Amino acid sequence: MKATQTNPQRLYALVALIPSGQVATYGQLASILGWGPRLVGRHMSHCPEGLPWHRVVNASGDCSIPDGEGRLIQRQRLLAEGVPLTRGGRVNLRLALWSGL
DNA sequence: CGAATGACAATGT
DNA sequence: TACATTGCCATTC
Repeated sequence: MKATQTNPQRLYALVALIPSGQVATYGQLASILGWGPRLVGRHMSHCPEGLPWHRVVNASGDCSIPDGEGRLIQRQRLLAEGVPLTRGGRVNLRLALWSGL
């Protein structure tokens, strides 16, 4: 049964491959999976635990997650991994964007 | 089945 | 840089 191609498992595996100190954008992951950018965000909003979701940011290099604890956690974790953040908690995609490899 | 929604992106102003 | 508009695909009402 083919059900749907929106196999979140593939997205989760990809996110788990993001090396420490680097980040990926939703569009980047979406492009690799061939999905619409909204699909990535949809699955990421319900991602399982143990997944480095904090390494995933939007094309602006900002955290797309809603205001709250997660927002602070993401910023703290990225800094702890050596990801350069600019003022406002924005990520320097120029220096930390995952090449995907 | 149609309209609305969502952790987005690209483009124009 | 910030805001507005349009396109994207699946889920929900």
